[in-house]
Amino acid sequence: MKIATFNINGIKARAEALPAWLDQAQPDVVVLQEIKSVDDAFPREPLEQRGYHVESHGQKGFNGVAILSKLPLSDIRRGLPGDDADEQSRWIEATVECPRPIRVCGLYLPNGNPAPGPKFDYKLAWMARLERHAAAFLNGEVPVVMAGDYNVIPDPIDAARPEAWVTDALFLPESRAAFRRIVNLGYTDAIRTRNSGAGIYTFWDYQAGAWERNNGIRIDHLLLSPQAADRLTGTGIDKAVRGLEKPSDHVPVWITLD
DNA sequence: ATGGCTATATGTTATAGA
Repeated sequence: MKIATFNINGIKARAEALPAWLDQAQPDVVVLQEIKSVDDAFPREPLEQRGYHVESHGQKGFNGVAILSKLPLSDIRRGLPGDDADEQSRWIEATVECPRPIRVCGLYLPNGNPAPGPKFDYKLAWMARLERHAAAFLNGEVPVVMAGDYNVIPDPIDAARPEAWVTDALFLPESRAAFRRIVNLGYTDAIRTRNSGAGIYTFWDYQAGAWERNNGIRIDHLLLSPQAADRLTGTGIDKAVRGLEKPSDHVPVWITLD
């Protein structure tokens, strides 16, 4: 089973690029971030025509997440638990129905800039909620994949120019420590299991020729519970998508499980 | 670069992203 995460930076803006990638990559399950659409306006037809069940959790203008799955989805949860007052659409999870079911979570973690400030406080509070939810998952026996745009550069090797990020919310010690705490509960950073060195990126800014200069960062991650990690057979980053017509600033990142 | 570009709604400018 191939499970991918892709921050598409606008579902309507990616009306051509997303189906083109789906046709080429043939993922079974995809979590999308930054759909920037309300659910009623989400263009489901091109995806359903390709055999995907579509579940979205959107809001007006920005944020928004979705799950596409060729297998049926059940037990769909919208919103990260822990704060009923949080109105930002950044979390969706569902069980992929198959002989060995998998719980798939799609997340769009807050950016947190400028830091310090209320946006950074919100990021850290959201990460604390994520840690609690991730810990609760480990009590069960079901494999869990938490995939998405974490907006965290875990280590200096995950940025082409780490010195440029030292005051940024994506790379501040508090953000990196919060990410590490979640991993250290017992999760596996899937991409790192197959790529130990520097230069592995998932995002290149639209500005300043970042793509042409390969000035990238690795911020899109798939964290696997032990039961999911035991089934990992492969990983990939579809980097070429960044060089195609009208791209997102992120590229798809994927795993395969047996 | 004290944000060079992109997307969306609040729409011919502001907000957000990373």
